[in-house]
Amino acid sequence: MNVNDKNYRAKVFDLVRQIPRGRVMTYGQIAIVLGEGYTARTVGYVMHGSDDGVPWQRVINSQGKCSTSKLSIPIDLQQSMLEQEGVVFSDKGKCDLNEFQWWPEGFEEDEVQPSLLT
DNA sequence: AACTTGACGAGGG
DNA sequence: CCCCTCGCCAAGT
Repeated sequence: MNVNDKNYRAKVFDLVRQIPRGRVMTYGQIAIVLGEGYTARTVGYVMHGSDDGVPWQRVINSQGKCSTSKLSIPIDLQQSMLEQEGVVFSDKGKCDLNEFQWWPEGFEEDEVQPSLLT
């Protein structure tokens, strides 16, 4: 699967655009929702190259933390953008996923196979 | 073809 | 909570 494929990337962006203000999704979660062919790593790779007006800041890792530290993006930018939308972070830079994680229609009740998170 | 590098994730210490 | 290991998969060298 080529992450540079237009359609492949578009599916990720379309989903990210649906995340409401003040809510977040994780890389692995997006991989689960999109299903076949998607993994947390590839989703992260796709996000790296995006900018088409997608709310990229609403995608964080499964620990509830931002993963921009080792990146060209100014440290803490992502977190401050989210805080501006109402997401609350602890002093350790972690947010409560139970409260802020968002699922698309119908997915929150579905059983998730942990093995699909890879 | 071999090896390294990630906007990752889960489990163990 | 921090740190490490391993599994993962595509890209870059």
